[in-house]
This record gives sequence, C-alpha cells and structure tokens, in this order.
Amino acid sequence: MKKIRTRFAPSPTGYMHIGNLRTALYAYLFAKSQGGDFILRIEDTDRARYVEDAVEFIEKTLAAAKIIPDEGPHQGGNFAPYVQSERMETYKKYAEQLVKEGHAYYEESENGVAIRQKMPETGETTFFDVLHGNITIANSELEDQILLKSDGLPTYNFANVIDDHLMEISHIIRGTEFITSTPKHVLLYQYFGWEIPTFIHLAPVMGKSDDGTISKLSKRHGATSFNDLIDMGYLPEAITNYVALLGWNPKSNQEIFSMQELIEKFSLEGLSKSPAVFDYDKLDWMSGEYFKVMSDEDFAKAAEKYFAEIPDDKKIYLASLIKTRVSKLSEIPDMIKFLSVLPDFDIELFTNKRNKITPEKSAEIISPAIEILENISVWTFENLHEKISAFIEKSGQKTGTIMWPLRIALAMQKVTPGGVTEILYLLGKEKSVERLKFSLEKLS
RNA sequence: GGCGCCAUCGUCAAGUGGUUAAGACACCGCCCUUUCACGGCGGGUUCGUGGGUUCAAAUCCCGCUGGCGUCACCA
Repeated sequence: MKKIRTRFAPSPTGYMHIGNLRTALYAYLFAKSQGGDFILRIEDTDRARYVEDAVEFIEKTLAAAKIIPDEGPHQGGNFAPYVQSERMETYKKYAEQLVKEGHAYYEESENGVAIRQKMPETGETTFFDVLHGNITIANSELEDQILLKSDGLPTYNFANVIDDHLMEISHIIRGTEFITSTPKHVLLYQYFGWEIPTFIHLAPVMGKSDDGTISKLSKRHGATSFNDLIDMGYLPEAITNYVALLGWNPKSNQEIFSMQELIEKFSLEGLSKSPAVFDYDKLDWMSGEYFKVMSDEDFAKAAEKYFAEIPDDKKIYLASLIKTRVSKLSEIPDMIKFLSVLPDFDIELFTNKRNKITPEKSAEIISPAIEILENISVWTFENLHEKISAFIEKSGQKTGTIMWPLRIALAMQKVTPGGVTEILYLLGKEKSVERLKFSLEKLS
C-alpha cells in the first residue's frame, strides 16, 4: 500500500482565509489519521501577488492552529525545495518535454515566449473524485492553457501537477473551484505516464449577509481569517474545532474534539459535498465551552492583556468568575470596566419586578448595608458572605430583594460577572462603601 | 451564456427504499438561581419543485428552479 501523502499549497498572500485553513486541516487530518505525511508547499508563481514575509506568516498560522507539516520550506524534506519559485528549472524541463512530444507548443507575444498545453479537440476526460464520483468534461471545453509563462514561471495548473507527482502526493484535497480545471491536470498526468492521484474537492465555506443572502465567506460577513478570529479573542483550539465540523461530520454526537481526537476520528466519509455557512453563534458557543473547562490560571493568562488594570492578587479570582460567561476574550473589557469606572447613575436599574424592588425600597436596604460593611475589618470573601447572609436573614426579606439594589449600586449595570459578594470582594472595602453611599445619596 | 458542482429545520447536520426524519447552535417558554451566566426540562408544519420507478421515496431516475464554481501569461 502506497503511503498517504497530502499537501497544503497556499500562495503567499499574507492572509489565512478560514476556507484555506479548513482545507489545510482536512489534508492534515486525513494524512495523520492514515499514518501519512502532510506537506506544506508554497505556490509563489505569481510575482505580482507576492507578499513579503508571507511564508513565515503561513507557517506561524499553521503552528498556532497545531497543523504541523512533516515537510515544508522550514522543515525541509526529501523533496525540497518546497517553494515553487525555487523549482523553475524542473518545470522548464517538463514543459519542454511536452513540446517535444507534441502535447504543448511555444507561443510568442509582446511579453515574450510562453508554452501552451495542446488540448485534444474531441473526446472527453473523466476523473474520479472521492466526494463526487466520476466527473466527465468534454475536451472541447478545455482551453489550450499556458503551462510556462513568458517570465519563466509556471502557472498553477502546471506546477501543481509536476510537484504533486514529484512529491509523491497521493491525495489532492483542495477547493471545488479546481474541479473544472482538473481534466487539464489529468491530461498532463496521462502525457507523462504518471499515476493519477486521488482527488477530493471540498465545498466552499459560505457567509451569511444581514439581508439573509448566502455567498462565499468574505469581508462583508465579518472576520474571515484565522488571525481575525484570534484577534477577537477566540482560542486557536476552539477555532480549529469549529472549522473541522464545518463540512465534516464525525458520525457521532460528539462536538468537542482535541486535535488528537480529530485525528483519530477523521474519515473522508464524513466530508460534506455541499457548502457550509460559517455560523458565528455556534463558534461563540464552542469557544465558551473551551473557556469553561480551562483552569483559572490558564484563563487569566489567556486574558492577560485585558486584565492589565486588575490587581495581581485578584486576577485568578476574576478569571474564575469570567471564564464561564464569555465566548471570546474581547468581551472582557465591557464586562469588567465597571470595576475601575462606575457607569453613569441610572435610577431605572433599581426597579426589578422579579425581585420586588423599587428605588425607594433600595435606599432602605443600602443604608443599613453600608453600616455593616464599614464595620467589616477583614475583607475576605468568606467574611463578606457571612455578614451579608446574616444581614439578609435579619431583614426577613428574600435574598434577591436585598441583593439586587446592592449589586446595582456597586456596579450600576444590569449584568455583572458574579453576584454582590464577588463584586464587593473585587472592589475592596473603600470603593464598595463609596459607591453605596453615592447611590444612597442619589436615591434620597 | 456554455460547461460543471450542489440542494434535509434560520445555521451545522444524521439519514443510503419502510424512522414518531437524530443531535448541536440559535430562538421561545418554564424551572433553578445572589443579577447575568451556568445547569435542568420542554417547544417549533424541516426533506426546493414537477414528473416518474416501487407495495413503499428525504433516500433511485428525469425535467425545472435556485445557489455556487469555472471559462487568465491568478491560484
């Protein structure tokens, strides 16, 4: 049995689209699930599109997503070089061989001399695709395509065939946009007498616009690159997990997968042949699941840059409060801003039907609470909890009735990370008392 | 437009001739609750359409419609 070898062959654009990331992921998962190799090859044959440092960018992005190539520009390998612009002599040799054998011809234009592939005028070409079965296209539909451009660089349609064969790629996993050009590739394999690899053409990742229309995922839909998502504060693991399920079904109800589990469970049968719409809501949910199972320490570390103003001794505690109610790290600032700056006073917030509370009644509760808090000398969570519980019991009121106005006075926002005790602890004695007094004054 | 690919809840999707057509996200309702979140329970006319084939069709065939892709010295 031939060794399974897949490749990810991006052009260096300095941008990792979610669709590309998914293609890389599936190629990686398939290779690894079969004990095969995953190769990274840079297709930089378009000089106009070349972006500085893009190769490094691609490698870093794949590393962040834990998609590790066995061979590539950085790791090297038996089939180096893995950058197409460094393989020009090879392409030239094969292109000339085709000319010699009558399957290609030179063409002169103002640009210089290029080589074109000569397509059969009759007949049809069929190839097998794992997802779509046999696909047949009439040869008359095929254009005499450029193989070698006048600048000496090959086109994708040529370099891709040469390299996939030379690098012993067994399965070509790529987007559906290549289905129509695959017959041209197949013809090339046949001219050279090379074994034809197995094709797997993946359906595109779509996006949904505000007006409900569906189209290929692009900027208008919001974040579209792996890095955009990282910047928004999603964990790389969560992104990879979500993207894996966007077009692949594990045939079980499991949804949370580590990379290792993905490798173990992956199979081509679960791949979908119809397009999948990227759903930010589902990503949010999945991301939240990852945060919830993180340790407080890890979460605090991940959220480090958002915790800059939080005292060191409170960071881990705050992390424990926030990690269960966040779907992306970038939500943190709005969630904790009230700790340093009290939002504008809003009397409306002191009315809550469910807890039977009104502004008037709030004042009656806040006033004695201030006294109790002022008398607490050891400001620990346990101590606070004890004193407040006693206060509630003594008042004879429902817990919610007491807690609601205190929490509002302390945070001045409807939604807070944690309840009254937690907020008191985070705020510290001085700030807590000050805020309660401020509200009491406004309410009187 | 030619050619090609695709078509199950709003979204991801299971399903391979006989099911009450799973599950998840989102949504709605209820419960729990020191708010929110978490958690628990429950809810919703989902197989694009018209023809076949068959005792039986979401599943097979054809047409239609719709979406997407492709027709570069881009990849």
